[in-house]
Amino acid sequence: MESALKRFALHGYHSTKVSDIVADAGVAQGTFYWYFKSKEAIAIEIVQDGRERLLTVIGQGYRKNAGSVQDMVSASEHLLTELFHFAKQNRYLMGMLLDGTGFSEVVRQEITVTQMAMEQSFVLNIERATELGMLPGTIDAKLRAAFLMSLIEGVLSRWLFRSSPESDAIAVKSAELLAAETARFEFFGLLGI
Amino acid sequence: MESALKRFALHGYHSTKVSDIVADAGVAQGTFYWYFKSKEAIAIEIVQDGRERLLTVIGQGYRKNAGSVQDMVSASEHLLTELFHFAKQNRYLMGMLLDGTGFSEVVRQEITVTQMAMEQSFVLNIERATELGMLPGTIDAKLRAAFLMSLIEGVLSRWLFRSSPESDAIAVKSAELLAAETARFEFFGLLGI
DNA sequence: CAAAACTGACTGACGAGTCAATCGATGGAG
DNA sequence: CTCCATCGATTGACTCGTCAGTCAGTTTTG
Repeated sequence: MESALKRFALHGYHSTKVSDIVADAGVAQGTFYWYFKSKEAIAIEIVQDGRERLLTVIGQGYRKNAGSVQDMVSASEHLLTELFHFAKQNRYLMGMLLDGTGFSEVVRQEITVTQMAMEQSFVLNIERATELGMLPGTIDAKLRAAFLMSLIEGVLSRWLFRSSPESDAIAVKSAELLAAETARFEFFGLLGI
Repeated sequence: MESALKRFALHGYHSTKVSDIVADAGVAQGTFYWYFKSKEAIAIEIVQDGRERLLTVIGQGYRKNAGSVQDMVSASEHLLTELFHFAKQNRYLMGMLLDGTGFSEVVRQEITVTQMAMEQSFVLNIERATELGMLPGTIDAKLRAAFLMSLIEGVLSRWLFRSSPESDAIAVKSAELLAAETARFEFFGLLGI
């Protein structure tokens, strides 16, 4: 039933009619309202369920002990790989979480909560790495986390949805490769290794 | 009249009724249709006009001669400062360009064209810098431009719209400061200077 | 006075949500 | 084994509010 969430991600919330969803799911309109209070309710349910699963994936990456720069890069690369795999498997969910516009206020708020939770988990990781002396303490962790989050959001939305190979260098890459290159940029910037 | 584009950016395309726009502009509904063919038409006009002005601002930054790393960072910082000033002055336009969802297919296409044009101008700049030996040639320019573009899109949408000071480290900064810190991340990553 | 600019009540389509009617599984009685 | 009562699940035609777009008429401008 909820597999008709793909319409939200592909065509946006407003353009998705309840009649589309039920046609897609092969049931009648009344059945929809037997299972869900409203169109808004199904969207909220999708986001809340997705948030839980996403945070489980990201929550794995919390740093415990100090290590070399190389350790840090590989750890990040590993986390990103997991994240990208999750994103590929939950393509439509990510589509909703990445843009979020077009939804009603309540749904958008759920999406924002999810994004902030994700960013917060980066903040913690960066703060921890800074405490351990693995990252310089000159810029505050929140700002760095915002940079990192921006980077990942952009990479994901390109990778998952902007699929025109001639014009986009991201669409064709594997999760592992993309994670490696994102991690490299994350730590070393344009100047590279 | 077009000052009612702010409703598109603040409440989204679908939630913005033509009756809202005309109320905001202090004219009657009929007047709207004297000046614009349809609701979609005004959105397209807004985006096309905005694209032109935005590209003018970004087009300034094209690199001609080689220079030191420090030159490169300041040049980028300068370009970003210009861009951020433009964004602040055209807050609602940027809101439309940054998210783009909720609009009809045609409008979204115009927005995508704009984003791709912007990204393309980064590609050119990076390729030029690589030719001049100022950046390593190990990663392809398109991928780097995509990273950069993601970064800037994220920073802008946080700076312009996610204004909750306790939870966001970006909202409070000036264009200059933000440009400096973004440029630093752009070139040096999390590991900093 | 003629054309351009403007008005706002109206319409027609569309789509979220409702509801009375039906289906079909379960089980208890005859 | 058959019949029927019960009830959760399902149907789709319908309602009812909303809103983009229209138009016959009015005002402004040159």
